Amino acid sequence: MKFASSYEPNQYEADIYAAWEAAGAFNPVVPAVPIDNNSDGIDDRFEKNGRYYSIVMPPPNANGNLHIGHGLTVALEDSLTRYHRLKGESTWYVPGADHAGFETWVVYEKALEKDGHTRFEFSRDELYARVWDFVQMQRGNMELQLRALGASCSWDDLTFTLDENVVDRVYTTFEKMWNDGLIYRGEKLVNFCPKHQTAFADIEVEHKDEKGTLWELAYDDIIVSTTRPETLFGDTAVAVNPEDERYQHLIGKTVHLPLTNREIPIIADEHADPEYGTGAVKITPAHDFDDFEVGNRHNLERIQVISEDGHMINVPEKYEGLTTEECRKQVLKDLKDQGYLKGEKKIVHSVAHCYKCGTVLEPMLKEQWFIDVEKLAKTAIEHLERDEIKFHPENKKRVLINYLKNLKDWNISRQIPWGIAIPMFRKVTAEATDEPDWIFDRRTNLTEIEKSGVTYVRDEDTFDTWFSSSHWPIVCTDWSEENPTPYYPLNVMETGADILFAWVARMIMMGLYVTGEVPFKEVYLHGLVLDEHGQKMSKSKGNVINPMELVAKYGSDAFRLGILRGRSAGMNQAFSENSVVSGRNLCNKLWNISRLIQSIIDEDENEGAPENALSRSINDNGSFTERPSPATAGARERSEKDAFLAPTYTTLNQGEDWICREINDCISQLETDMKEYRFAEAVETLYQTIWDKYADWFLESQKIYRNVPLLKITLEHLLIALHPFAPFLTEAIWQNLSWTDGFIMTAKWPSELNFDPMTAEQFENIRTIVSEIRTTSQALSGTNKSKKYPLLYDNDSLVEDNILLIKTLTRVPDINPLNGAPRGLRLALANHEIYLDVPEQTVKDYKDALTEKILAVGRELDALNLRMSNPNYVERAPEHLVKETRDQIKEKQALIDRLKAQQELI
RNA sequence: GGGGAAUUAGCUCAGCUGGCUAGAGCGUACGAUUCACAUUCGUAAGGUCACAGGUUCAAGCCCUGUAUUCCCCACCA
Repeated sequence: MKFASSYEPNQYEADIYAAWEAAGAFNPVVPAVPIDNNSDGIDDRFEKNGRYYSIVMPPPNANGNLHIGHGLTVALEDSLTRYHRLKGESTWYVPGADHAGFETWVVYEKALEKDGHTRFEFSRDELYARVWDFVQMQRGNMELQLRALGASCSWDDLTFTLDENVVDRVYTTFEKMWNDGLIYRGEKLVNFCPKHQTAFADIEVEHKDEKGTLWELAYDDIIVSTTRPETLFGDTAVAVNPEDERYQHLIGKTVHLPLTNREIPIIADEHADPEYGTGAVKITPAHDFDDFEVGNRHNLERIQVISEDGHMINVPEKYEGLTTEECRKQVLKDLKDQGYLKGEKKIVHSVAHCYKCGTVLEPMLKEQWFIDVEKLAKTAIEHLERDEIKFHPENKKRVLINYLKNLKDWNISRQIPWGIAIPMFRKVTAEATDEPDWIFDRRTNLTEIEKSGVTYVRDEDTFDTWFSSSHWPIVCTDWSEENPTPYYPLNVMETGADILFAWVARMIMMGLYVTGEVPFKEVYLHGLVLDEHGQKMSKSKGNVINPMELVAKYGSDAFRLGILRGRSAGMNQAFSENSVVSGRNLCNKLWNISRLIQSIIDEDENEGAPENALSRSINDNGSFTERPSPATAGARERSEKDAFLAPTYTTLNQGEDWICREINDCISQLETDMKEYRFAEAVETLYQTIWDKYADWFLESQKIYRNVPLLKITLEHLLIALHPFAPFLTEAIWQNLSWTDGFIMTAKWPSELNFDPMTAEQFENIRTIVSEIRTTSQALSGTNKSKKYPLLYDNDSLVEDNILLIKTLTRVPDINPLNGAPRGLRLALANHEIYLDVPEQTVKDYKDALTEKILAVGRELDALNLRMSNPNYVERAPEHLVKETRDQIKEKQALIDRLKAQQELI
């Protein structure tokens, strides 16, 4: 006996993972070969759908730790991967690691500061090299954690977002876009973090509502409203709404800009909202997004008055060099002293913050690289509307289309050294007037290049991380123009719903642009994992759950089962340790189920019985007698193609046929659930089949009837079916069982078990009988401390054949034929002549309960009769439903009759 | 302002194409039991499916409206 009395995951998980990895079990069976160009291609494509299954991991931060969201991601993706691998597909789960441009940079810069350095002491290339070393030193935790979670990914193919092939592909795309005129350099306002000294894409900005003040300033005859008085030095106009009666006469005039000696025009623009503040707004094109647009419409000058590090520039000497905050105070004081400040009121407005450090972002005028997204978005929308990608949840497709329709040009420049260098070089030889100002070149390892005698220097900026990650499905599958791989498009892209726009949208645009095909056939988006009260997890709230702690405490499988339960696509849902505990309990249950079966098999072998010995019955005294194979029981041969390792089985009693049926149903249910990405339901189904059916009924019955071959094959089926969700447990059991061979991980998905449906259905009768005996015994016992009563039966072969089983399951002290007149309490639910031999007084005490029961059934019967009395129902409802209702009426009526008979007996 | 979602047992959630006498886990109550498993077994209580209309033979599910909650996008001088 190799099985300990409880499952201890820590004893098995690491070894099992190492054994899988050493055996190369994670690698795709059929390597990605180029599609044969000589053939018409159609057959290859057709074939590929059946044989290849590819999925790529959203790359976790290379030098970070996994959080609960990663835990969910792995649970989902690995379950899919393992399921499809068991189904016999050539499955490729590609792991990844992200250089996490901004995140890592923030961490590194902090470390630099701690050592008393700043980024400005180093060149861009020096910084890049230093962060590279920093990352290499820190790297590895995340990969170990993925292993601990059981991710069956192909480690040989791990893709790091700064790998050479990634950079190559990114440059190729960039070059193509540059040549196609999709890339342009523009001076635009960008959200700029003065602390981190970098710009962000719109999508990275976090807007928060904050209390602020709306000041009213007198610009001569007109009073403007502003929340940022310090930017007045950059004002180049005052705008009023063209419809606004109050200001009609002022349009076209100029006003004096306080604290300066400048005059600025009053212009008419829709942007000014007559309802808001005074209806007149100062226009600062260099420091406000709306004003920038207004400035463009009216050809206004852009005066930059705030530097990138947040200090005042191009302002009167008095204010020069102040921080924006200091300047605001000073300006307000001066305005007040000089009588320009006419009022102030408190307001709430939303302010852009750096999502990393919380610093208020400064709109900053910068020259940046942009992608003209119009065509890309349009193409993506076309393919989406053609339903080339199936979304889970479905509604996200419309959300995505809506986003793409309103997408603005994409700023891809970042002023962070840690990233892929933008392969663009700026002309510095002034006299070379015919040459373009910017040229594309891949040699980003050089800071300066020369072409036809002209010198160019490399742009210092790096790519927005989403620009490179939008290539993820392409680079992970090694797709190329020359060798399109059958693993592209991916079968599914699984990721967080929160990065639908940032990532999924861009992968689709980029995939189509580069390959002409959508990058994946389906998208599964998971929601946020919330704490047990439905609150977002955050460090400040202290409610963060570390997945690795749960894995250490309860095992990887328990965590995976726990996090999948009660979770559906796209929803933010609560999670608590409880669900992991219940996962752990299932693991332990299955462990003990296997332990019991192994012990039966060990006994069987010790007795030297032939391997495919037929079942035996246990006698009252505990000894076994051989049961003859009843010809009428419809013995079923196990067909060749079903054969795993256990020999052919034969079903010999109701419970055995029944469990075959239940396992078949479970597995086909699983197949549907996996196809529809209903993970929680899949787990639920397995839970019920293993626990409520296999253990509670079938195994209990096998304590009497021992069918060794059937025990083997049914256990194999359940283990394989659970493997995608609980890989370690099922492998540990598989390795401990005496008759199994190889890895369960690479076993074959079970095919159908043969059984006799009629016999299987009879077992439902037995279950009903047993349940009613249990219920009634408990109800009768009441104050009587669960006293058990003997069971009597009259001329009933089902009961007679299963005396021992019923006795075991109900713990009634005795089951005997009823000799003579009926006595005791007749059990009515099951249509069998059975009685609990209860003293008369106890039966009388039960009478009220019985009356209640009759009334309840009567109400059900009334409802059914009402339905049938409606001619429209009989006419219009499907025939099988009407028939069903008729049958139910018959049944209920019979039940009432039986209950009444029971009552009369008392 | 635009878009999306949720509302079902004390809690967390299922309920798919309308057929429901609405389910599960956890929790609660009562009971059992010591060689597969106390990480166990049995039984039970617990619901006006947010509200109001409508469609239908039939509505938790479809339609209209209302309320509450959450998320995303845009705006907020």
